[in-house]
Amino acid sequence: MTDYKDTLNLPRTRFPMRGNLAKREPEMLKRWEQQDIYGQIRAAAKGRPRFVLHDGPPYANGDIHLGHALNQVLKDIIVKSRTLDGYDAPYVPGWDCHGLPIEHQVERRLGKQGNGLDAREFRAACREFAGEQVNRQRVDRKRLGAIGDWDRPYLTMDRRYEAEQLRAFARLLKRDLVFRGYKPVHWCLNCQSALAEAEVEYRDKRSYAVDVRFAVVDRSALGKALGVAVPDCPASIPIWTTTSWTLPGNRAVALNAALQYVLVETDFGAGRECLLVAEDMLESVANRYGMEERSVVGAAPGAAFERLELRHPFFDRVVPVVLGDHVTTEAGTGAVHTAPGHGHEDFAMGVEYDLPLDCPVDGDGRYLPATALFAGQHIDDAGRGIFETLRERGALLHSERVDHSYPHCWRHRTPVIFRATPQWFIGMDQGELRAEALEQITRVEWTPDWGEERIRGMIRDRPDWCISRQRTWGVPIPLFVHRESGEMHPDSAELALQVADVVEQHGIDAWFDPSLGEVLGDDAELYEPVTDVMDVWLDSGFSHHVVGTLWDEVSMPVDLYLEGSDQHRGWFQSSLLTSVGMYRRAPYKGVLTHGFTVDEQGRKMSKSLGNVIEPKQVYRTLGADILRLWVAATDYRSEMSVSREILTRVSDAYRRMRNTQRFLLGNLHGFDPGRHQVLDERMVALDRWALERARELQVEVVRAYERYEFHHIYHKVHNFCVVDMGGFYLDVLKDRLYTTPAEGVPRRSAQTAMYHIAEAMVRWLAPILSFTAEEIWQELPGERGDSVLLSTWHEIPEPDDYGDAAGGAESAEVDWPAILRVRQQVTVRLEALRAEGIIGSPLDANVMIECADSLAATLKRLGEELRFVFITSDAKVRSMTGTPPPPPPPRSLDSDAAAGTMWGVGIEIVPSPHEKCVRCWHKRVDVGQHAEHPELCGRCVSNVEGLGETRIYA
RNA sequence: GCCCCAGUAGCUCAGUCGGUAGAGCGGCGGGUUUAUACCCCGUGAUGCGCCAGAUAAGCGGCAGGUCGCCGGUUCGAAUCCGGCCUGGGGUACCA
Repeated sequence: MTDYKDTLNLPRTRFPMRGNLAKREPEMLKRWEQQDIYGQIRAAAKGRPRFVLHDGPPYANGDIHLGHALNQVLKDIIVKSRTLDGYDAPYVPGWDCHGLPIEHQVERRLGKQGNGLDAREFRAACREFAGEQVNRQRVDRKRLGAIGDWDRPYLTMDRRYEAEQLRAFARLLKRDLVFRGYKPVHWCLNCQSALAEAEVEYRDKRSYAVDVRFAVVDRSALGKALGVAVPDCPASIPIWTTTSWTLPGNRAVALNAALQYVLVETDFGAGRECLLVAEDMLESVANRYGMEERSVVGAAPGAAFERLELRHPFFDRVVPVVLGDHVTTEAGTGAVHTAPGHGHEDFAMGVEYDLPLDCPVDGDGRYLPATALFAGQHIDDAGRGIFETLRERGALLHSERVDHSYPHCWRHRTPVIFRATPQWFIGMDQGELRAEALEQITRVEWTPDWGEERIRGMIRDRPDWCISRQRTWGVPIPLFVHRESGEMHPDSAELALQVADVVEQHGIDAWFDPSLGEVLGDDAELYEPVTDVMDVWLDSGFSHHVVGTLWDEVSMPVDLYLEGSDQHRGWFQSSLLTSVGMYRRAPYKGVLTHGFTVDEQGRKMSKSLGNVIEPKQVYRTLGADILRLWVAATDYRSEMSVSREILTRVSDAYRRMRNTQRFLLGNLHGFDPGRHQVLDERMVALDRWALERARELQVEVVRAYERYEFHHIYHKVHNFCVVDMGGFYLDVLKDRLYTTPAEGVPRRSAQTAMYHIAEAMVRWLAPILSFTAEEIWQELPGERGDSVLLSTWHEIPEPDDYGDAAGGAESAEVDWPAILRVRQQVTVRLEALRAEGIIGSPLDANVMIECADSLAATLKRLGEELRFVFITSDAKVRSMTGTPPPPPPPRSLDSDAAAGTMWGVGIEIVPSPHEKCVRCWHKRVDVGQHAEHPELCGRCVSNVEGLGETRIYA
């Protein structure tokens, strides 16, 4: 018996089955670095249309977490797919480097400034710390496989960045968008600084709510407003507040002009008295105070009480009744304690009624020395004292604990206070900034589309932007104010430009250098520099300008911003406002957002739940490509689930794609696309079909990349690998690849198709499975560049029409879908026989198909080659014109198998009576007819020592 | 509190105009082997009961009829409308 194994063309490849990504990926990174992949791509893409995705800078503190990784991978997929799409798509990564969290880290290391550390040294330490963080994060971001200009990122602490930021700020000054205001802002006692809206988060807090009497000064005035006589007893308006510490700042009581108020006479333990409350609140107020009996004396709308005089509960102060729409009947009494220094609405009331703007609390949270009764006390401790004082003065109606949502510092997680202090603002309305921003929003493409509504609402309703911070580590606000009046210098914009030049040369420390006064010239005596620094949202908010100005390859406005959906209030907004302020247009043409990562049950990741997955943990075990594939597989528009099971499923899919490519590579062994391609009329029909399928899929893949629908790509490509390739095409191809002559047309035709499929697929995968695609790229035959990323989508050729060999043009079209349907039925029937032990492998079987003329014609067209499609030893077709469909096969009455039989198609399968060819395993009548090869079938004889068989269809 | 998003099989996702609920993966059972990480077949969305010491599997049967839940519109709803639940996010003038 001869061993014919050597005469077969079995697959051969160096491309391993296992990815071993944790080990191989770092090697690939090194390779990319050595070949300067990013520089090469830029050179290759030069002159193409540009597509700029502008990086939102992560904050340079701490290691990246899964959310960062997800964001990075999405950006990278987009940059790479646009590159393959024929764009010049640069990517300049950035980092946000100033700000409080870094100051805290430095304080933890070195202690607060003042303790032997001056501001200049402190800033130097912050700079060093941020630099370390950038380096750490850079390693992790690169490890994910993201390509970009990692050696030349933008850092908001770079001198040139800081200088350009100051120039950008000068443009806002020129438009008069910046002003100094004295108004309440969120103030964090731990930060010792004002906070922006975006630095505040709402959390539950337990407070003591008190109801307080504000005595009416003049009963007759009250009676007049009501149009009735007021009984001869004390009258007051009760208010309800959860922040009793703001009572020292009280300057008014607000009613709603349109609400109906009633004066009730009652006695619940403090003697007979009259209380004025909103009619709608009377019931709940009565319950709260324990009023058992009451009588309504009179009623009038809130408007009637405007400017009615009330006595402050513990200060010798008369405060007016004011009217405001913010007063509702959701809680309280319908009368609102108003302290203009401690709230937005209160401040607005103060402006309208010209109330004194008191803020008796300092930056530490202590009452100022001039505050009667409470001077020097901390607001957290004063609650008791205020409570006692109210009780002593008979002003306390009720007190209770309440749990309510309250603003907290998002860094410290501690409650913030509202505190009026002099701050710098970007005005939303004085320069039409709000209106222009709202208009620009409509010109941007928001994905998902609800993003537009979200940001519109936020811009519409937001207060002026408080941009000053009383901190050390940040870009100075480059303003000089008059030493006496506090007014800005009239040439502020021009001066800021000069400051920018100085900072560019000497760094931001120059701002605090006494020599800075030189830029003022003769005014140096009259003006002094502001010591506040800018809100860091302004740093990153200006990045569109800075990066657009300093990087040649980035043009403004950019095509896309891509961040988590929380950035509608953060970076999307700060960028929009600065850009509209400077250029009167949005900085981006499109904004794409993604959701947050959650666990399999949809719960957010938290240490206490133990469901946190770290990017490091994934790429050090499974590999970055698995993480990338997870990103691609998941619909990122809503929350994205990760868990070990999900990653396991993703790994399975990875293996499938990898091994499909491996099979292609293994069978392309010995194939030189420059010499061996068969794309003329000799190309086998099945191979034409495969190319056609790949072409169709490529259209879908490219379109999905365009629309950022990566999860569709994952599913479609995976399905292609499983169903079209593994489940059909490649399975059928094995016989032809392995048994026909290596150099013959049948095998070369298959290799041609496989070659183009591999070329196309490696590019489909490249934006997602970047490491693996590069590995495949190196194994593909033919001339090629250093990297798959230097190419564009593969053009899948259309072969020439069939020649006469196929029997003329009428046979050009093969109805593959119909054949596949029949094939499906054949496999079901084969399985049934196998279950009965009649056959083992499909190659033990001969198939006879009986069906109507048209289908029979389709099948008969394949002639002898039909058996290869079924992978059986023989397949014949009989047409049954005019005869009814045969009854279900008598054998195997298993209902499923019977039901699985196509209507009108009879399938008869019998075991082949012939000998098995030891080489191709088909059982054929001609086995043993050749003296020299007694164990082979006829076509194997011809394949081994003749010219080889001919294949036209399969 | 208000607003937005999501909820379809164990997992990831499709589901067009309102017309019989799908794919791939995974699991389980079986087969095959010239890709043993390949391929082929079967098995899937509610509840209950029988067999059994019990669990799983299996077997046979009953009632059913499915898209987070409830209701509505409709001849007909995963799809349209209303309400609710769960999760995620946003937002706030919560005094």
